[in-house]
Amino acid sequence: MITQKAKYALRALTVLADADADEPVMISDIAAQQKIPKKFLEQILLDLKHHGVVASRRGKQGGYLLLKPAQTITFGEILRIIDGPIAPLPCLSITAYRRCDDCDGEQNCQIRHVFAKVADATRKVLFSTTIADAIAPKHSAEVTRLLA
Amino acid sequence: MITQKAKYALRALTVLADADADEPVMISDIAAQQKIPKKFLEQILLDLKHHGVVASRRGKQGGYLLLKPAQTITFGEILRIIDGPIAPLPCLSITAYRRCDDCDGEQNCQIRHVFAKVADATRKVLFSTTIADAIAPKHSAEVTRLLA
DNA sequence: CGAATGTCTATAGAAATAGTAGAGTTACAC
DNA sequence: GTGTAACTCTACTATTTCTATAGACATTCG
Repeated sequence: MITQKAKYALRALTVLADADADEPVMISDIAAQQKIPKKFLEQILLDLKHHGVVASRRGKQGGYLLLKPAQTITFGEILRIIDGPIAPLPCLSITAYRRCDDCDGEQNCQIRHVFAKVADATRKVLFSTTIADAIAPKHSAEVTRLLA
Repeated sequence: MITQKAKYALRALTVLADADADEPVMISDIAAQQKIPKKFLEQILLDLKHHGVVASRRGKQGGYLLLKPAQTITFGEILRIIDGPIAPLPCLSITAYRRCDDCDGEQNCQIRHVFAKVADATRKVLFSTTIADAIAPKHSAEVTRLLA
């Protein structure tokens, strides 16, 4: 299971992706629109900012905006920032590798081989799907309606 | 990440799969062989027993054995017992479905579609791999050595 | 200036994780 | 039929993670 926090982060990003690229969106607006506790969302957006995903403007007329195009922000990237490693085992993590001290020899680890496949399959989906993809169905549905 | 407990469970099952089908293996032996805290392993095996995966014999000469062939015990099945739902979102779980109260309409949920793909990919691997598969490489390596 | 907005750090309650403890039950060996 | 070696069951605990909440601070616009 991914955390609630990660779900909030992804939802928040879809809001930013939906907004005009140069118009900052206020935390309160995002929170209201996606039913996210405001103070919690503050932390999440700050975290995303520190990781170079979003930018912010302070003061009146302030808010958040995407720092790069929605097509370049993958689900995997966000999950790593918020939830940590994608891999199901520490010894399979790319960003936070840690040897399993209870198995001798990764080549022989029977469990590892199976979860390596899981990790591969998961990464394939998470890093090939972007925030832009997430909001696309909505747009195409809109287009469909307009063309009807 | 899967829990340590699940890793222990899978390791313990490979030990049982490696043993003679009618010779019970003692908890202490499994614990020693796989470096699992004994008292913790007790709980795990008991849990697996209650879910019909393994059987036990009490008293002297007692121990645990598989209740069904290793080829029929999938990783997915064990993970569900020990760690709970495989799905990354409650609203995608087969065994523990729960509606997300913060998204209106699952058809529209942008996040859900992506994680549905993740869940599918994960399940495909986890339910097509069995304990027998996990110990297979070891056996074939053994065979290779014997034939050399 | 002052109000609106993001920034940062601390705190806290609840749940999950990873064990540990110990009393109880069963079954084999003798 | 007793002793002991094994599994059984329940409860407890320490640590960490999750999900927030609180409040003082900093910045910007009008």
